[in-house]
Formats: sequence, C-alpha cells, structure tokens
Amino acid sequence: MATIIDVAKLAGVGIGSVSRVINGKDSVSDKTRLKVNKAIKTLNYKPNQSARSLVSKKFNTIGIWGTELAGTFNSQTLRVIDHELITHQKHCLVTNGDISNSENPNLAIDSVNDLISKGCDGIIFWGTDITHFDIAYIEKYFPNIVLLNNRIEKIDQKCFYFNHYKAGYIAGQHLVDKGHKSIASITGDFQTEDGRKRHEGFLDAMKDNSITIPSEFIIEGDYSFIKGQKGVMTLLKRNLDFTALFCGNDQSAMSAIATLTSKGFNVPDDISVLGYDDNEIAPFTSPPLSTVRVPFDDMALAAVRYLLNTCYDLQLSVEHNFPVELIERKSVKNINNK
Amino acid sequence: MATIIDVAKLAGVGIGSVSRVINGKDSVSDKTRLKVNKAIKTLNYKPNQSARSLVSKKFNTIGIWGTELAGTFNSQTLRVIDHELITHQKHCLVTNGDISNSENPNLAIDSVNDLISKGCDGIIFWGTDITHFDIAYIEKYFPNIVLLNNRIEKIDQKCFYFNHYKAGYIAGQHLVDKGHKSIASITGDFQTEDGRKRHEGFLDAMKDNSITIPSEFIIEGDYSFIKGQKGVMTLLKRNLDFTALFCGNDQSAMSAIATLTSKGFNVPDDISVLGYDDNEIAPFTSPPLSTVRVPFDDMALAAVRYLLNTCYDLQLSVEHNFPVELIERKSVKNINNK
DNA sequence: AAAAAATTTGGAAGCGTTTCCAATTATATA
DNA sequence: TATATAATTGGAAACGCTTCCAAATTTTTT
Repeated sequence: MATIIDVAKLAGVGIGSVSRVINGKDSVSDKTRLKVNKAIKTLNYKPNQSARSLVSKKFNTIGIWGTELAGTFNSQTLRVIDHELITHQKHCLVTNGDISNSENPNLAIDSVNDLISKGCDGIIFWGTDITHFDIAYIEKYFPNIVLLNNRIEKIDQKCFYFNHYKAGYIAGQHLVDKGHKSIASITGDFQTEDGRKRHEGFLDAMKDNSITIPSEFIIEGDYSFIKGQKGVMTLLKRNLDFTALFCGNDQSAMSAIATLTSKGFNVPDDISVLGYDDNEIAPFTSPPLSTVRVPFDDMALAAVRYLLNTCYDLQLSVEHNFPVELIERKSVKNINNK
Repeated sequence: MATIIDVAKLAGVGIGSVSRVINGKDSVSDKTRLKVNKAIKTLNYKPNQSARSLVSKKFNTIGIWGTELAGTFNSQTLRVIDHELITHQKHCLVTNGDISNSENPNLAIDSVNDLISKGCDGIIFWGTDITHFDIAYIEKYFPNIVLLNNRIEKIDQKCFYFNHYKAGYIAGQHLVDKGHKSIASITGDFQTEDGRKRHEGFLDAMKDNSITIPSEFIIEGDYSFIKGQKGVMTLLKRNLDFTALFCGNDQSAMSAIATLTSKGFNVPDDISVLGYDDNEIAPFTSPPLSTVRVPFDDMALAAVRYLLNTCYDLQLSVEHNFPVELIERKSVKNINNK
C-alpha cells in the first residue's frame, strides 16, 4: 500500500502539500494539485484511516447500539440511517446489544465501551433495552449520543421519540368511534416504556369514553409474531365477547389476524383488529391492516442528523416533532349502525 | 482520555509492560500485571484502536457490503453475522451499496474502497447487486472477501450459496405431487442470478412432469410486496385457469395471498400458494404459508466463519453445503383425488 | 557461591497521517 | 525597480500504540 510519502516523492512535492490536496483545504496551487492528483491515481493511493483518526481524533463513524437490530421490521430504518451517513461520507458501525449473558450485568455498558473504543464519533441508542441509569452514566464521559425511540428527560434534546401515549389514545378513540365497546388488547411489552405508554393512552381513551375493560381482556405481549398468536388463543379460551382487538404492533396484529381466521372468525366482520406502527407489512395482511402510523423513518433521520450536527459541526435541519396518524384500511369495521 | 503512558506512570512500570498486559501475551510477572491492571481500572483506560490498527495493521472489523440490507427480512441474518463477530471480539461495519447514482458507474467499487480504507480486515458481499467483474477486480487487491448468496466459480471457496435451481425444482415438484397441473408463477427478479436459477429449476420440474406452462402464466417479480399484489391482479385480469401459484419469495407470496383473498378467492381451496425462503413471516400468514426453506442463517454463519478464519488465523468449522427443504403448512392443497 | 540460563523489563523506533511554523515564491503597491 | 504583502510550500513534531532489543533481574545449575 502506498503511503503519503510515496505520493509526495512521485509528485515531487512535500507531504504537507499532499495532505492539503487530499483534504481539499488551505491553499494549494493548481500546478501542485495536478501533480499530486496524478501521483495519487498512478499509485492507487488511499489514505490510511487509522493514521488519520490518530491525529484528528475523528473517526467519521457513527455507532448504532440496539437490540432493535434483532427485530424483523427495522432494516428499513437502518437503511435510512446508513443512507444519511453515506451522504455525509460517514460510516456506520453496528452492534447488537442483545447478547444474553447473566454472568455479566455490565454487558450493556461494556458493549458500548467497545463501540466507543473501536472508534465512533457518536452513538445512536436505538430502543429501550438499555437502562436510563446506564445511559446517564455513559453520557457523562461520552456526550455525543442520541436516543432513538426512547426518552430521558434530562437530555431531552438528544432524544427522538414520539408520543406513544397519544398514539395509544388515538388507537383507542378510533375503535370507539367505530362503535366498539368491548375491546381486547394484546399489548406491547411492558418492559419497554413505549409499550407501557401506548397502553396507558389506550386505556385513558377508554376511560374518557366511559368504557371499562376488564383485566382478562388485556394480554401483555412482546411485539412478536408468536405472542400475537398465543394471545389470541388465550383470549379465545377465556370465551370473552369482544368486537375489536388492539395489538401493540403490526407483527402481532398480523399473527392475531391469521390465528383468528384459522379459528373461524372473520376479520373484520366478527372481530376488528387494529395494529400499531404501519410497517411495510400492514397493507398486505388479509384483510389489509388498519393501524396507527408511527413515523419511524422521519425520527431516525432526525436523530442521525442531530448527531451529525454535534459530531461534525454541521447545520442540518432537525425535526423534533413527529406526528402520529391513523391509517384506515380494512381490518376495522364500523359497527355503529348495528 | 488516559493513554498507555499515563497507565505506565501510575503503575510505575514501562509502557512495554502495559502493552504486554493489555494484550495478554509474552511473559509478565504477576506483580507487574496486578499493578498495571489496577492503574488501568483507576484511569478507566481504553486502548486507542486507531493507534493499535496503525501499528498492527489489523482492524478487528469486518465490513458488510450489500443492498440486501435494504430488504425487509434480512435483519435476522445481520443479527447472526453480528453475533458471531462479537463472539470473536470483532466489529461489524455496514454499508448499503444501493445508492442509485447514474453519474457514477464506479459506485460499487468506490463504496467498497471506502469500506476498505475505513478499515476492514475482510468484507462480506451480500447478494448479487455487484457485478462479477467488479468483485474479481476487488479480489485482486483485497483478497479477504466472502460472497453470501452469490457465486463466482473462480473463487468458489469464498462463495456461500445454496442451490436455487434445486430449490426451484423442489417447489415445482411439490405442487405437481399435490396434483396441480395448471400452475402460475410470480417469479423472483430475473436481474438476479438466484431469481433466474430458481425459475429454471421450477420450469425443469414442470418439463420432467410433462407439464407445459404458457408464458402468460409467468409474471416476472422482484421480491416485493407490491409486486406480489400487482402480479396477482395481472394474472386475474388475464382470466387464466390455474390451481396453484408459486412465488419467488415469501413476501410476494404473502401479498399474493392477501390479494387473492380480497378478490374472493379462498387460499388454498380455490388456489394454492407456495412461497420461497421460509422467513419469519411464513407461519403467520392466513393461511400459514407452505414454502421452500432456504437456510440463510446457516449460510451467513458459515460465510462469517470462513472470513474470520482467513482474517484472524482461526480454525472455526465451516459448512459449505446447505440443504434445502420443503415446509408444508396450509397454503397448498392436495387436489389429487378431485 | 559463582556461573549459566531463563525470565522479565524499559523504552526507542516506527506505523501514516495532520498541523504548524518558518521559509520560499508569487503578486501587489509605491 | 524596490518593497510590502499575500500565497504557497516543505518537513518536523505529535498522535498512542506494538515490537524489538539490550539490560536487568530472577531462577537454575554446577
């Protein structure tokens, strides 16, 4: 591999000039620039990034930490992030926090430290699988972080989230508007804050409409396909009388629909199903899934941009407000005139 | 940030000893090791990876190049890869090749070069969105590569793929075994080799069973949800008489089912649907999708391990043969006794 | 107890850059 | 033309580590 010295020699200039040409700053005469560029080409020279980082203390790399990588429907978000990074000539170092290991309670912090020492200028924490306590600890010695779909009040600026409470409320209200009074729910994961929040919002919508939901109508889910299936089975076994089912995400809604259908229920004629997320899959379930659209991509983009701004002194515009809307498709029936 | 010199000073030893302790090799007395470890802890010292890489010429990082990141169902594979890398204390640098830019025909090579110069010890090429020509070119100056779901005969050892032809054949044979004679197909993307191969296999299965498929029964797809939907619409419009539909992947099969259902056809009573991939979604369509299971995760694992072996002189076991099997669920009906 | 062998140790050199400053060259002004 | 000013240039120093070698220390052998 050719080094900057080889280039300098071949071009007949000093290494300083080569460096200046590479970095495209300071003043270099056209003559010099030409000579250098020619030498770079003939030698197929590529600057050594380790050496660069050693001096500049910049890595041009953003780390992504999150068990969310493990999920099924997040590659689109990863793509959004990666695309934005590439646009700004940055790279993307990913790590999957989710390595279960009970021996080591500090695993989250350790894996973040790994990421840092490998060389990241900033880190995106994706999801809620790291404790607020850990994040606060990390933020102290490594402040260039951003939280995606998570919120810690003290560092609100660095958090990119939407109002899951409100989204849950909208979901509940929608079902009520469509005439449903007896509603079951396979919730999100109560371990995660957004899972709790959306359920809270949903419940408050019920309350505001004077609807009481007995606790056996509520099944705590975990966003998985399998839980959607099992949840429906449990609900059915309990022999409850519900006309609508609100699911914590589209994945579980999808498997809930499949399970209801296989058990002889027609969706939405017998039971309506409402999802949450509006991920790619939603228009293609049978029937197409009505759901609460949650602007994940916009949020991810904003988070990256914020981080880019703080890490590299850029001035990209950053949105901090992400509206939620209800997307009506075919899985929720209006039963008002029954 | 504390450096190795700070640690050496605090511990009252030379930097060489600190380095030896960090790297856990050469002989160090217990006394020294103890002192050094203590100093490392009190200073919260983390070795600077850029400096390390600069000297050692190792980055402990594997790059992943591929537009496949863009797909919906590949995060699981990414997870497999990342997990294996972490197990061996390596990192994972991803880049999404898919940045359309007609101005620059060398985009693929450029983005790979970026990946290399950023500091990868090896690269996983995921998918077939880079030409064989480009790969051959890159392999010459950067031999530590591996191809995932792609094959170039010259470097067969470095390729991890399965026999899409055979998988296609198995799919076709299965439908015939179930009594189907009039079969339509929404294929994979013919731009990709595996898309062509599986279709070829499928067609040969038909031929071997003396079944002729008129060309209007074949719709070229692209693995997307939307294409599954559109494909079915086109097929329906053509007013063809088919009892089974073979889809190029599970995504398009899923949307095909949804579309058929919405048009009043019962799957599988009126029309059987067979998928391809057996991704997470397959058990949860309605009805659950019969499909050809393709061992993507095993393949990815083998590819990473091979690369790990070549990059870091490890001896991990590497599988090179990935069997394909048919998973029967509920979307294909046996019509033999009709 | 002395000599020989083995182990452990400190720190200089070098990895390939960027940055800085002094020196050189080109350009503008009088 | 001589001088002042601006633009350009070369290369030493520094970034934080690993590796190597000679020196110091410890252990073994005689």
